[in-house]
Amino acid sequence: MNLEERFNFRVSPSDGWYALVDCNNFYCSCERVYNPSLKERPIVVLSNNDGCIIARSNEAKLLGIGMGEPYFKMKSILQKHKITAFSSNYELYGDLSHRVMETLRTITPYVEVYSVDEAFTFWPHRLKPTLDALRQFRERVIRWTGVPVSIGLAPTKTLAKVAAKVAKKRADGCYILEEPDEYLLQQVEVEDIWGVGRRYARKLRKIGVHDAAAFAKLPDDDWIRSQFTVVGLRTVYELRGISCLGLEMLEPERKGICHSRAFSQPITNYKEMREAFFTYLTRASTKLRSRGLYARAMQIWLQTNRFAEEPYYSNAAVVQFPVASQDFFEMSQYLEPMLQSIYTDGYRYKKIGILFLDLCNETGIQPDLFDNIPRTRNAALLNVMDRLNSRYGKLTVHAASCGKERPWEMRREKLSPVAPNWRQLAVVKAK
DNA sequence: TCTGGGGTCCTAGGACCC
DNA sequence: TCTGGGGTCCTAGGACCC
Repeated sequence: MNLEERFNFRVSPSDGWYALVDCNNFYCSCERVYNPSLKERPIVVLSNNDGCIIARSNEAKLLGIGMGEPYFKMKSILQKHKITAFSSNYELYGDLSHRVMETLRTITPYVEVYSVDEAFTFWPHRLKPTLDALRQFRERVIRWTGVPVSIGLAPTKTLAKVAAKVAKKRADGCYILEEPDEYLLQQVEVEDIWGVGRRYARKLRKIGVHDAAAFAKLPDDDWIRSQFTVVGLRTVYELRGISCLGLEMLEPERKGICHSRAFSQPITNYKEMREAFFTYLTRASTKLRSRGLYARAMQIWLQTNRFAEEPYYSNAAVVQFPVASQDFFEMSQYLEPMLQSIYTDGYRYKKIGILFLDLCNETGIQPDLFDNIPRTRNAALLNVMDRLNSRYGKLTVHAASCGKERPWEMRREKLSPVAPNWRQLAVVKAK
């Protein structure tokens, strides 16, 4: 019996070679592109609100700086080792990410953008790249973008992930894993396997499986499926060299769009909370419009600080729109009553969010007979606002409901002095 | 004082139908 | 007293990713 019938999954129709191109310490590398004097110096990049450390240069890793450490706990250690910290600048990173991906597309059309700092490329057997070719690809990306990358080539995506990890430790930044190499897979701890998270890793260790080679060798496929679902079984097959995950070049349609963020300081009154929600709605609906999507439902939520030693409170509300919408002004009418239904006085709120669900594009909209929203007029106005904000910076023009002061806004004290995108750079120059 | 944000996929179980 | 069986749809929760 074949795998498809037995376990309900398909083996990749396109047999060949997968190369994972992985940007090294991506956010740190981006900061260096705009400030070359940081080269070979230890640096870290912080999460929103300068909360914790989410990227480290090799030098910082060597100094023992851990991933995800809260910044306030590490401040003195960073100072002691003269490690420079940066607030994250996602517009800048997105821009550089795009340039890396475009460079890869000059090498092959078979590119899957897997994340902001990773891409898979596919090569049929007869076009399998040599190690020398991989080195040239790598050189091109570095020369054209300034971002250093590692490239791992293997017969499956999961093995390409392993190969890229090996590549990262090599001087030439490239590695080819010809086949599932028993000795090499023994060096890969279960936690480091792509698709195995903390929970599954603990479960595997408990039964005496400590490395990728042992995982691949588990004898009973039905048992693996029962314990780790079909996803885990796929991982095992991929480790065995049987490709189950193909290249996905088309960006999948989004199922939800979300905007959520912690405040720099807690909100304790309704007026500020209202302004915060309208600001978040502005950002979330802008995201929706920029992707050409419409939502049929909207969820909002708020919560207090889950780390603080004070009573925890969280609440949420959902609304279905009569007609799928991307219209900030229409949504605004729903927002206030929703907020009133979940807001309770007397708490110190730390984080809120807005989630759009049940998305469709323009052709999927079902009109409503009794619709009385001036959609065309609102759309035209929002279009102008979006263009102004993209040129002159977010929230340059916005509804009055967003408030003026916004003291709760995200902290970004360590932002590098770089215009976040080209158009804004032009504005800065023109001043 | 300060602890990220934004996604996807799979499964089990309940509701409901005939 | 007897307490079907099979199908679909939806949701919550758990797992994972960067």
